[in-house]
Order: sequence, then structure tokens, then C-alpha cells
Amino acid sequence: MSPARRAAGPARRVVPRRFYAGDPLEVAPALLNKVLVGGARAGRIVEVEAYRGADDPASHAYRGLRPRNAVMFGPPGHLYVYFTYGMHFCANVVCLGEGVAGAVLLRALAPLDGIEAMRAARARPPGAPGRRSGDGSSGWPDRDLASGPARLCQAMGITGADDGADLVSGAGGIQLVDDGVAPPPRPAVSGRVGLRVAVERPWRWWVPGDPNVSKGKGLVVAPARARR
DNA sequence: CTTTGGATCGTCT
DNA sequence: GACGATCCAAAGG
Repeated sequence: MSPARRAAGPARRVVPRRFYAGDPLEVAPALLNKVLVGGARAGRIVEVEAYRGADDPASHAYRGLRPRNAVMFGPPGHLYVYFTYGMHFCANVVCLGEGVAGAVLLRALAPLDGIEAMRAARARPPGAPGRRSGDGSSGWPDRDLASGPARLCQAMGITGADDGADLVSGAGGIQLVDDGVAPPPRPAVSGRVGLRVAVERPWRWWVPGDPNVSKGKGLVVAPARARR
């Protein structure tokens, strides 16, 4: 590697395309603790949600192939980015094979590299409401830089221009890598956030106790049972 | 702490 | 014409 190689930390291996070929319900929890790299910025995935196709009324693919969701029907290992609420982007990893829709929504990252760039991308202008006075901070504690699907895109600089980017080749400047940290053996689970249908499906997973997980609340699907 | 409403526009009805 | 895989701040307790 060049002198610009990372100062510390284990090697990062690109996640192979076959990893994405499975069902989103299996790929989603396996994505936890993988690392999303975009230019000098990188973050560890700590919260995800699975979306499927014709059998998932909450999925953008539920009503069939459209220009917006076309990437969801394409080959696995690509990024599906959509625009919503008139102002936000959200990013998904495409699963399953070509012609079959499936994706995993990336809901939160733990910032690893390029944290200054993330702060800048998420900063409100000086004097804006909500900005802390006194110190030179640009407004957000690091745990809130990417603690939500739209915040994540803002922090990483992901926009609609990245829709369809290949996470394996990295040709679009975004790549998914494994730095040797395994997914949690027992991830936390709940229903998906922000939906009006299929809220009871336990298709949201996160790294238990991680402070970067979004504050969005999914329906509690498997309440802790009293032990005795 | 929780709840509520505004922002803002592509997509679908 | 309605609404969304959201975020943010202001208001209320």
C-alpha cells in the first residue's frame, strides 16, 4: 500500500458479490459491523432494515418495476438511493438476483474515518437555530452524524447521483468492506421504522448498545421475557 | 422528557 | 391531490 495507507486498524477486504445474492432477511443482519467506505469517509454499519419485493407491502418494489426502483430489480451488490420527503436521500444495498427485488436500508453508521468531512457535511450554518453557542462545534455530537438513513447519506455525501453504484467494484467511489469485525451474534430486533403497513414484521436489526443507532422506534416484536 | 407540525418534491392515484 | 423507508425545532409537561 502507499504511504497514504491507513495508520491503524486491520486490513479491509472488499465484500464479494456473492454475499449480496441471498435473501434480504439473511443479508441484513450479516451487514452489521461491515464498513461503508466513500472517498476519505468511512463508517461501520450499526443499524439496517430488510425490504423485499412483491410480498412486502412496505417495499418500494411492491407495485412492480418503475424508473425509481429499477436498481432494486438489478444485480446484487449495488446501491439503491432514493429521494423522499422532498429533501432527503436514503441508501440501500441491493440483494437477490437480477429481476428479483430485494434490498437492505442502511439506517445508521458509527463514524470511523473522515469524521471532519462528515461534520462539515452535516453542519448547519453559523448562527442557524440549534447550533451550539460557545465552542466551535458545527452542531452535532459525533454519535448523531449518521444516526438515521437520511443523516447517513448526508454524512457520507450520498445523493441520487449514486443510485446504482457498484459496491463491489467501487467504480462509483463507494465500496463495502469487511475489516474483520463479525456481526453481533445476537443483534437487537424490532419492526421497521416509519411505515404504515407491515410494521409488525421483525425486519430491523441493530448492534445492541451502540450509541450511533437512530432514535427511530420500531414496533417491539420480541419483548424481553421475564427470567426467573 | 414527549409531542407536534413544517419543510419540500417526486411519484402514484 | 395526497403522501412518503425523515429530520429538525419549537412547544408542552
